[in-house]
Amino acid sequence: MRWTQAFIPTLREAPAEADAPSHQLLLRAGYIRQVAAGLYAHLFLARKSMLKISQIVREEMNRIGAQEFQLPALNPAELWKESGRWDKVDVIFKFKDRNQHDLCLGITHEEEMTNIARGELHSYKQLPQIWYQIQEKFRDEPRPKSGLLRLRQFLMKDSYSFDLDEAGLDVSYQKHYSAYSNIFDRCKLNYRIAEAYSGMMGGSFSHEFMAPTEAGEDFIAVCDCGYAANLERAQSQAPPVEDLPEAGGPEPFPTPGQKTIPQLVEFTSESPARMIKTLDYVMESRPVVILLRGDHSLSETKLATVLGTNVFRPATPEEALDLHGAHVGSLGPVGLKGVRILADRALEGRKNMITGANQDDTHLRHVTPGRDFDPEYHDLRVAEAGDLCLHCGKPLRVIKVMELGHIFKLGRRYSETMGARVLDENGKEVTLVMGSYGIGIERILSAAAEQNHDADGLFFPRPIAPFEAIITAANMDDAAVREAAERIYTEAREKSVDVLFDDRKERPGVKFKDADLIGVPYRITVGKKKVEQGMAEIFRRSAKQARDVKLQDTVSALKEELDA
RNA sequence: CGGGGCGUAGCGUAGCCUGGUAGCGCGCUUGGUUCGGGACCAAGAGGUCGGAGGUUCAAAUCCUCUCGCCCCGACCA
Repeated sequence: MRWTQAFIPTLREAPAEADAPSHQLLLRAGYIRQVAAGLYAHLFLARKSMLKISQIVREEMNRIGAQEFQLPALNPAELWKESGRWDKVDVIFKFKDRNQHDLCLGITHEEEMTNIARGELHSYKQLPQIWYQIQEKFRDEPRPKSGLLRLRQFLMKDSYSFDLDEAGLDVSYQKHYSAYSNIFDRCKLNYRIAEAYSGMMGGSFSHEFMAPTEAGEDFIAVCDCGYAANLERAQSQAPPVEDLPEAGGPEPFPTPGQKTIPQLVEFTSESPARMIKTLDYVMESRPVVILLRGDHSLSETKLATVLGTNVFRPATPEEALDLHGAHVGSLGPVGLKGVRILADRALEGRKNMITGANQDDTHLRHVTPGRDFDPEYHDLRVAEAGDLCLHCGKPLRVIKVMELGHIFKLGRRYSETMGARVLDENGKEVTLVMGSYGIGIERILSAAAEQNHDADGLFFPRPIAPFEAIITAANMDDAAVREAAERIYTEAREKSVDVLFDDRKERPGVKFKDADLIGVPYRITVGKKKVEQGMAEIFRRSAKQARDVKLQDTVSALKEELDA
């Protein structure tokens, strides 16, 4: 492709609405233009990259025996009502057709795929099946952001596995695990595989493929030993705290106006780790009291797992007053009767702590869990950097990440409600065991941009870059330069190098700046002086290293470097 | 949905407080000179100042409503 015939609208300055580096650079490099919040036009370069990424995904999916489908993105409401998601999921775009029938745009395709499975799969002999598609998904996100990071319309590879039993699901899951690893490896991304929140699915679990980047929206806890988990479910041990010796029973002391842990820390000159934080929640109109160490915070995800439901809410100040006989700020567990008390494990075995006295402007000291109140202990807190890894004991780090993919053991969630069953070898009807697996294609592009840029622009890795190389003719008015560049261009195309030829009559500076910007990994520079010596230059964008090669060897040298 | 910010030419912005009908840089067009890191000279084109209503002799500027975009939070199958 010649630049003079391509549409690559580069910008010197980033539009003001862009904040994240990937967003700014994809706009500046002429990849994308915004249509509305969370909606982007993919121009030539973006489309070219996206197709390369999709092809990698396709190849790796095919390699595990997955079969590519293409279902409609426009779905009738019936199946969604059947699965219960029509009313439960709030990001679905819903509307009516001319006959007043409810329709929606697919957020994923569990329902549609399960529907095909229940209609067409009848025998264990047909299993296992893995079906996938690479398709636009639509979600009415409350807050789209950061360019291609969180979109309302995006391209997703979604796949679904159907197995006879859990052992079969394990195999399908493992296949996806390795396919996903291959995909992100081939895209040359820096990523971590993290254990993720499994929801209320009992024994099922999931893994997220996470790219460390500042633009990310999630956090994972990682350990040198290889452990990695989403922060909302990461398990860890708090570093031990030295307790004061036990000193009699709970003893009230006045704390006028001291309502928060920081205030109490200031007031008592004691460490927050010596305090017990009391949070009231309400589940099915019954109170639940949550206890945490003063410097810890509650993971509602973990609480949901313990409670077995995600239908709960923080208590109102009035409800807390009712239960404790004191206002928020002086709440504590001592003396509470007939209420479920859940304590985080970091409180187990602690003694001589400080907590609210259930009397306004008063706290208790010398409080010992287990002696002065008797809670259930569970893992309830959000892990923190510096916590100790449960596997190796080393301190955990917390890093910011972008979610690229998620593999999930669904179990019988959809097959049960929608009645997807086959006969096993004994002629007995069994419900299919499913998995579902997703990859955000735009997110691969934006993660790659986040991970491969500098002040001058993008340098995508070869497999996903829109072009493998750009030929920069320093001066198109110089006949020798022009002819040498043309020859290299012709030869590169003959040798199947995906190359962009910057044949514009621009000054060299402009062309170098653009070449640096647009994310092409190699630049072949053809300039007057070098051409006179029979030489050209191969410039590796990521390292900004150049080397001279003989004109006639340029393309073969480039190919060698590309294949290396 | 709550909080904050911003809408002026393709991009970046000044002007708004203190009303007098729009300016700068880049980009774009034409001509010339230049040609290895975003050139220079000259001449041009391009704006319903997001939209509607109001106040006023007069509104980019003041008031009301509205639409859109961004950021933080809530939410996130």
